[in-house]
Amino acid sequence: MVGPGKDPRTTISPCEACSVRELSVCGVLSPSELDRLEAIVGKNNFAPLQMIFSEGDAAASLFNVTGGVVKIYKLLPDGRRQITGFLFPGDFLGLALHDTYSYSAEAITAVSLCRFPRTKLETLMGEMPHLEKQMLRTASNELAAAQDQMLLLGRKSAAERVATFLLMLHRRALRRDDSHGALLDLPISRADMADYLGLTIETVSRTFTKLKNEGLITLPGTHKVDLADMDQLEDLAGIVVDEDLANAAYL
Amino acid sequence: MVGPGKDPRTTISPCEACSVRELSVCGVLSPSELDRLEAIVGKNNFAPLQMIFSEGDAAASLFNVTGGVVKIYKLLPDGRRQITGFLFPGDFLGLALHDTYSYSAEAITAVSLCRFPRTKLETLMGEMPHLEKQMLRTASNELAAAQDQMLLLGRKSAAERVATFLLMLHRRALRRDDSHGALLDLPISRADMADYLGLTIETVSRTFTKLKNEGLITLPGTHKVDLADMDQLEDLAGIVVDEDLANAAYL
DNA sequence: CGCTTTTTTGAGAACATTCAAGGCATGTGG
DNA sequence: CCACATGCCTTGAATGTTCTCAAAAAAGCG
Repeated sequence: MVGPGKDPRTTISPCEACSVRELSVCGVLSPSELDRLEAIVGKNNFAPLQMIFSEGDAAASLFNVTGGVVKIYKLLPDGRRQITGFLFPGDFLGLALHDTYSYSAEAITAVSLCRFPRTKLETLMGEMPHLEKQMLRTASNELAAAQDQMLLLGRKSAAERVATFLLMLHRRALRRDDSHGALLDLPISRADMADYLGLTIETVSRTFTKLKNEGLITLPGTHKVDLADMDQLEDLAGIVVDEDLANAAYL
Repeated sequence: MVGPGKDPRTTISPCEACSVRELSVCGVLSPSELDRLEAIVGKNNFAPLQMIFSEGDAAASLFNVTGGVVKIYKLLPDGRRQITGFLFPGDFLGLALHDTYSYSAEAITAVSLCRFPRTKLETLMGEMPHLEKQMLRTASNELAAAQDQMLLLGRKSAAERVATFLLMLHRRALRRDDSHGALLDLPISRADMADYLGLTIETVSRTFTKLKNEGLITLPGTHKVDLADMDQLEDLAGIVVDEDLANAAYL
């Protein structure tokens, strides 16, 4: 937003102007704390298909996604792949902090990240209780999401998996305020959906067709879905829409 | 270990004498910190099949398992069940702290737990950086384990799932020093294994028979397994036994 | 010991996969 | 601007792994 020729140094720091701050770990910090975090942060950009890090790499950095979509995944020795998560703007990347990353991260779209050197971030966490508490909260949320995904992978049918997935994407788009009613952007290939849902490309494709034929969704384009019958999708997904819990869960 | 008639009050606190302390979050605390933790802890016992808490209950407490085996699971509306973890002595229970539990916990064997009221524990975490850091580390480990389980549920065959499961149990028995070479206790029913591995009881049973016939295991009893061919089991499980990583991972 | 529960085994069915081909976009070069 | 190549998605047919239904065997328990 800063025009050419304008002095980028203002009293508003980049972090204070960050559009995803309220969604991320940074959201709980005071202005002075934010300054200290900003002092150790670096910006990185990645092109589609570019690796951000690989399983086994020394875990030197943690990241905050500020733009684009990232996938994280694990591989079996013979190449079978399980995507364990998609990360959108505001999501934290690299939480499972051992000395090496236990999974790989790759850019799906053009991606921009805030990069935090791990040692420096750990020092800051020791000094800023807010930050550490927020990291624990984030880890806790991810754990709950991981358990939901285990339920999906272990016990749901193909149609139930796809319905669950679409509703999750929709909920996250709403949270980012990146939503056009029930019309959903799918910046994810059929192959990546398959590897996330524990299915094959063909089964994912057939399931989309099936849901379309049954009137639960329409497909305005390969990467666009309209959630035409939200109630039936929720029934299919096995989501318990407890009035009160609906707003709180995972938001 | 305290004989009958002996005065149980000594200078050694119960926590200091706790056999699982080194395995659990308590292990990192100083004696004075341990005293403060002990001040808020209550002991609870549960019989087999007894519920510890249910999905949706107000999350009033967190727990440390000091004895026995606990299962945690999620249900679909029609009753399908996915067990997301088994907890052994030293394991922490209740980490995903929202206002309500996002899963149910049930005793498999007779279970003893240390119970921490959530509000009091959160106060203590604020005052004891060691404790909070350890909680984050624990959450981080659980997240890594959850991702491994997603890989299992999404991409592994029945035989690969069972092999992975047996090796995980073995590794955890070793860690608790509760191991007799390659002979493994299975305090878990076929039904619970099935619900953990995303299979049916029948498939689990057939897979045990198959692994036995192929010489990878022997079955001295229904709830005892001898891991006869560890190398082949590891190959089957798709576990990368990097010399250096082998000892560090998840321990 | 006789009962119940759990585990094993069998046969057939189902859902998802594999293998294969065709369609439909997108992009490049003629 | 069109022809063509490329990659992704869809659809079809056959196969296979796991599931379902059913019953027998084994184990646990009073």
